[in-house]
Amino acid sequence: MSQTSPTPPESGLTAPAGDGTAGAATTPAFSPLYQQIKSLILRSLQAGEWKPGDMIPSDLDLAARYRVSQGTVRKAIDELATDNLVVRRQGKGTFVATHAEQHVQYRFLRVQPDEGSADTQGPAQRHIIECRRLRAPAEVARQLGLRTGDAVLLVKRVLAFAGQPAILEEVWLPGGPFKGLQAETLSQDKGPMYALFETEFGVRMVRAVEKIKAVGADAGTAEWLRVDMGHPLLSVERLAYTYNNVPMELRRGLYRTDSRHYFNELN
Amino acid sequence: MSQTSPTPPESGLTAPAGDGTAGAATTPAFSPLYQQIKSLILRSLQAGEWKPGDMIPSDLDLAARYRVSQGTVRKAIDELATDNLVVRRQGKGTFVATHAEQHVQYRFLRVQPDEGSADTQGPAQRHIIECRRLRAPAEVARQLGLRTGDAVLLVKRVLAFAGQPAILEEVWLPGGPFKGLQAETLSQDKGPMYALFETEFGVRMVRAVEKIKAVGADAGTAEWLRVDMGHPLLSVERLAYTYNNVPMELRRGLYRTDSRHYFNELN
DNA sequence: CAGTGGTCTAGACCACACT
DNA sequence: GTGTGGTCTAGACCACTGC
Repeated sequence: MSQTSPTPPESGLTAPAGDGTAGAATTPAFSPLYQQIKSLILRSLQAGEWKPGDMIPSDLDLAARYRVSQGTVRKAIDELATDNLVVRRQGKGTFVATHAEQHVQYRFLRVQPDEGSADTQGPAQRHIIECRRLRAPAEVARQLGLRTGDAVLLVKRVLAFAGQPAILEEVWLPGGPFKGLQAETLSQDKGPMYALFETEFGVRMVRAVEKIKAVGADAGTAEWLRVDMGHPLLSVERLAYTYNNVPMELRRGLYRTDSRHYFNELN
Repeated sequence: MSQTSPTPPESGLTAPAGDGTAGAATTPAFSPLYQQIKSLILRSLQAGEWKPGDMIPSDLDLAARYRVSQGTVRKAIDELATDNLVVRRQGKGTFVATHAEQHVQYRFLRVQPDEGSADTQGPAQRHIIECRRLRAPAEVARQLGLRTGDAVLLVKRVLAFAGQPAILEEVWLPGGPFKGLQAETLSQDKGPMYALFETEFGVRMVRAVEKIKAVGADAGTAEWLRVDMGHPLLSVERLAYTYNNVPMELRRGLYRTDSRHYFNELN
């Protein structure tokens, strides 16, 4: 044990328990060292010190920076990895997660073709219906943590699989972080919306919560999705969060599930 | 390093890499030691050496039993814990997870009352419609890994919240493991079905996969759920697995979502 | 008090990727 | 070869639980 100094290292770490030195007095709000390290790394992530796709310093570098052992930063990074905030690649390094990667694209779109269905579920075709700037209705404001009347963007679009319209979506975004978002940008872009959000606005979606209901199609919806009025549709309301549990997007989708389904894993 | 013998310990562990001894030759199908330990513990779990609710041996005991260091069994148990197969309780021990615990009851029922709804979502009232023994239809057999015509049990029931019928469910179970299941047992029982499965049949559900669609109520369903025909309902098809990814239950539910929703977290 | 899980360290070696 | 993540050990001490 080389660390015999009772003073904690830089960065305002509170004296941890069981650090191998003579035990400091019990801290009132005790938090393990690796949690504190995790918070520090998280802060750097939020601050943009390392951007999506970037490699973050190696375990040993971070251990040196925070004056802890490699094992401790490993445990911190392990948690960040299971939270999908960071991806480890053996032999290469640890990288800030991004929605632009091939194998995690559409991580939040839990729709699959039914077995036996003809659909091969290629990438969705996207058609922007409109993209407007307006004042937030009360309910939208509440969920996004804004005040009623604050500027928001509303994007309406249709997603189609194999030429058949499948999803009608309304996307609500806070006006501040997404200033300058245009229908053209959205139309020209290929790839997931969340990847665009990262590259163009520096907003990374980290987590989302969905509420799902069954509803009947109203007249407008029926037309866009080419079904009869009253046709049963899945209503999927998603609230997506960036770092630090800040809500950044409210999305309301209506899904045709005639030859597709929403899938979910329970653990 | 006390372990200087190049032969692996008992239990048929393959020589691991990086165990502190002089490196053995690279194993073709390399698997970390802690994974092997995890498998061994899993095997004991399946074999019923420790039953749901039981305490398993302490970290140190297991370390001694498998002749590895405490850190290695910890890593194994950590994974079992995140898989919800085992629960750690500081100061007490590590216990085999069970559906009978208060705070994890209805772990697989992802239904919540809407905000602003009057429902306080007390425990569901359950009404068994029927419980029959019959031969498995092709599709059911396929999903349960049986042969068409094998004996299966079919349970139909209605769940109600606050007196209002909410869910109409068909539960298909393989006849073998659930031999002797009776409508009376189900009716008399209070608490989750999955808890009953553990205590009465030694079958612990570990994981499930759901496919969700929106459908219109047919005549029979409409009556049970007290809605009009064609009323939009959530169709939730769940395949639940025991240890070792063995499918053990197929469940088809129709959910009213007028004042409730299915919720989901995306990570 | 003893026993259990939880944290931390220091150091070793392995597997992988790049150059 | 060098650097990175991944595995493993041995030993220490802390925090919690229950006798």
